[in-house]
This record gives sequence, C-alpha cells and structure tokens, in this order.
Amino acid sequence: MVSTAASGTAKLAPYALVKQFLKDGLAAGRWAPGALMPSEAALVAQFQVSRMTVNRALRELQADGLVQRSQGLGTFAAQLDKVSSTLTIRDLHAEIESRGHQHHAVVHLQRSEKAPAALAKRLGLASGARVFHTLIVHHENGVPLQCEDRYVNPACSPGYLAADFSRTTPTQVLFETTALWRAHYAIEAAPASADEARLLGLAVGEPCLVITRSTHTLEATITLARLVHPGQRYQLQGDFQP
Amino acid sequence: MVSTAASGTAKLAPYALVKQFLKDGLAAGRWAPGALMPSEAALVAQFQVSRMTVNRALRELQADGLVQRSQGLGTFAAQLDKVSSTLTIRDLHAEIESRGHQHHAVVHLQRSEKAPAALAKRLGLASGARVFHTLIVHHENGVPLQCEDRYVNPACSPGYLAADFSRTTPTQVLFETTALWRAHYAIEAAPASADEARLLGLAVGEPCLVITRSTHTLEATITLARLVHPGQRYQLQGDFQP
DNA sequence: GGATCCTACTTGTCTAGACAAGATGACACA
DNA sequence: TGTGTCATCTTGTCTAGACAAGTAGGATCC
Repeated sequence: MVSTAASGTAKLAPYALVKQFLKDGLAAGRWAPGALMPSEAALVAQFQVSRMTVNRALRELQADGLVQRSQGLGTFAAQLDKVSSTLTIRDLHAEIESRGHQHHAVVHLQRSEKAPAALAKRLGLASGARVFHTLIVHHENGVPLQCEDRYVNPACSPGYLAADFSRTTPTQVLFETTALWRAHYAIEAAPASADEARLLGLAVGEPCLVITRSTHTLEATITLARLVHPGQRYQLQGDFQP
Repeated sequence: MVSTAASGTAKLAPYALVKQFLKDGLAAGRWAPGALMPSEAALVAQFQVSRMTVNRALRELQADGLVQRSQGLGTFAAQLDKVSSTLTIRDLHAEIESRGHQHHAVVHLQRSEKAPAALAKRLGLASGARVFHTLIVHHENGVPLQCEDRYVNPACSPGYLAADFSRTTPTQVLFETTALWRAHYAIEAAPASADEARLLGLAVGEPCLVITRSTHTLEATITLARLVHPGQRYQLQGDFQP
C-alpha cells in the first residue's frame, strides 16, 4: 500500500479511502436519503485520484445498497429505511463448534423410502420413486437444539445413505458432490408436533422456530429439509452495518 | 454495448460475459468446491479482454461469495454448503402494499413514558428519562398480522409522537430524519402473551414469530422494536441464487 | 541435510485516456 | 407555442500498462 503513516486511519487503499469518506458522510446524515451526492468528477478532483478509483468506490457502495446511481443523472443517497442483512443458515454442527461447544447428533432415521405423491412432485421425481430420508436431532452440550427432517433426491447424492451422520452432517455430504444453484427458505413459528416434542424434550404445542429449506441444482431438486428448533432455546441473529 | 446479435444471450458487457461463464461453470460443477479456478491471465487470453475486465468479473464473484481469492495463490471455488441470503425486514406496510393487499393499522398506544431502568440503559439514556412508546397492530385485508411494540429515543426523532400512524409507519417517520448506521435483529419463536393474543386474535400461548430489532446511529440508539407475528399466518422467506 | 536466494506466478491496486449512452437544459427554428 | 437539435453533464465500460506484494518451488551455497 501507500502511506505507512501511523496516524489514525492509515493503510487504506485510495479507493477504500473514498468509500470510507462517503460512508462516513452518509452515516452522519450529510446527504439526506435521495439527495444528490458528489459526482465522480468532483471526487476525482477532491481526492486527486483517477476516475476508475472513484468509480470502484461508488460501484461498491451501490452493491452494498448505500447509494443509487443512474446514468445521466448522478449518484444519490439510498433510502435506508429497510433494514436488510445477510442471513446465513449454516449447519448447526458448524455453528455449535464455532461457539466452542460440543455437538452431538442422534440419528433416528436413515433409510430409503417410497415417496408419497406430493413429496415426489416437490422433488421433481416420478410418483412412487424412492427417496432418501433422514431424521437427525442435533444437540449442543447435550441439549437438543434442532430436529432435522430431510428428504434427498437419490440421483443427486447416491452415497447419501452410506454416510455416518454422527460424525458428519447431511449438508456436508450433499455439497461435497453436488453444485448448489438455487435455494429457497421460509421461516415460521409453529407448535411442536407430538414427535417433535418428544425428540426435542418439549411439551406438545410449544412454540418452535421452523425453517423449511429447499435446494436445487440447475435441473433438479437436491433436498428438502425441515429444521425445527425449540423456540426459546434458539435464535437467528443478524447485523446490519453499511 | 457491443454486439447487437439477437442470438441467445446477447447484449452482455464483456465483464458480465466472463462472470456468466464462471457462474455457469460453478453451477454445472465444473470446479468442485475448493478447486483452483482459471487465473486472470488465463481468462484474459481466453476472452481477449484486458485484465481489468476479468478482474472486475472475479471481484464481483468474490463479493457474491461464489469464489475465494488470495494473493499469490489464485482463485478458488467457494464452499457453498452454507446457504446465505439477504434477508430484508421491511415495513409491513410496504410489504402488504407490494402484494396488492390492503394495509390497516390500529394505534393502541402513542405516548411519552418514563423509562424503566433496564429500558433506559438499552436506549443509552439516563435512568428515568422519558421515551416515546407506540403499540400498533398492522392488518392485512382486515386480518391482524403484526403487533409492533416500539420504544423511540426522543433525541433522535423529536416529532415522533406527532405522526399519524394510521397513515404512515414508524419506520418511515424515523428514517426521514435520522441516518441509520447499525442495526441488530434476532428472530425467535415465542408463545403469545395475554396482551398479544388479544391484539392478534390468538389463543394465549400460541406460537408467534418474534423479531426484535434495535437500530442505532453512530452515537445513539434510535429505537427498539418487538414485532410479533401470528406463527402460521406469517413467514419470512428468502431466496439464494448466485 | 538445511538455510537462503531467486524466479515465476498469482492477486491487489492505480493510472490516464477513451468511447458509449442516458438525462437535461439552452437555443434556434417553424 | 411547440419542436427538434445541440452542448454538456452524468454514469457505464474498456484498454494497456504499471508497480506492489504474497506464495511456492527450484537452485545454490554452507
């Protein structure tokens, strides 16, 4: 990099400097939402850098949703009233280990089944085709935290049933071989069913946080998963910071 | 743009072409997760474009989380086993209107209160300071869908209490004046309290999807909100597509 | 064998200039 | 009055080259 000055905010690349300047201004309310911000030419003059450098800073701010640009008009401060943030739904395994806690999985079901018509359709299979089915309960330090009910398209992961899910996780097995293309998830609150209550150590009807997720390759559906968490023992958290 | 050829995938800028090529390859599993991908020089030769063009394509793929790059080593296909996606928590008002449905808000509370110690602390105020408090129930086509319990730092939005929340929304009012800097949210499932059950037309204890959110400026906390949704009537949905 | 240096390859970044294309207002013309 | 044209400002994109810096492997030296 350039300046090795030890003073305050050093070591930033020029494009990052411009970006920081604009971010700070936005945070301080220097440009109200919708207001016109300095043009690339103005920033070039102010920072004495080339236009490509300024352009990169602005393009990244646009990608971050902080400004809105349009050709011929200029750059405008974005409306930030909607709080959006990246929600990452990971393996519970990875999540627990990253907390330094102990993960323990109990496999209640791991077999091939004949798919009912509705399920076969959702997996894009012929009616009556066989599918892989696993039911695994994940524990954190001995406390049940997630009930993972999963159906897998055998064509996408033929070796799925051979895996040892007390040591690895379905997600890991699936994406070692298959390229993920698209995913969809929905989050809702639902009462625990009798089975779920038993597996998670809850009373029937207790609130659970349920994530249903489907993942697809370009052509086929890989897997459908239903992840049930005890409502008060599990939270999804996220941060938003420009 | 360059080519006006009407055949198939036309009109793409060169950097977008390179990006598309790599994305398609990743989706098709051409590069397994963790595998080494073509270097910038190789892509320059293949596409006959300048290095900056290729660099932009790769940098954007990196920003999208599809590849991982490191100086001196190369570009690698990312592990896509974790499904991350941008979760946007919007005004229910905007969400309902975008569905073409009718939104209707009932204001149950809109006043200034003396903050209990714990609340004052969370808002970064002196103990015993006054805060604004609103309790609004949002309806979609007449069905109650969200109970919005919100505390606002008066310093951030002095005119908050004067707003007509049957016509506008707290989020709108707050971010017309205040620059958002940081936000935090947590999603969980919880049983409906007696008050919530009454407001949302549920039985006490029914599962609800609860979002708690705090937003901050650079120096102060703007607002704390607790958004309670009837579990089965409301879902958060998201998509992930590279 | 082990340590050091050198080289080749990689990404990270910046530059100065170029042309394209969208938006807008001034201005001449009918 | 309306209408088309032009100049000018904006962003969008590409180029060819440059230097910096991280990594790895081979050659050399002790």
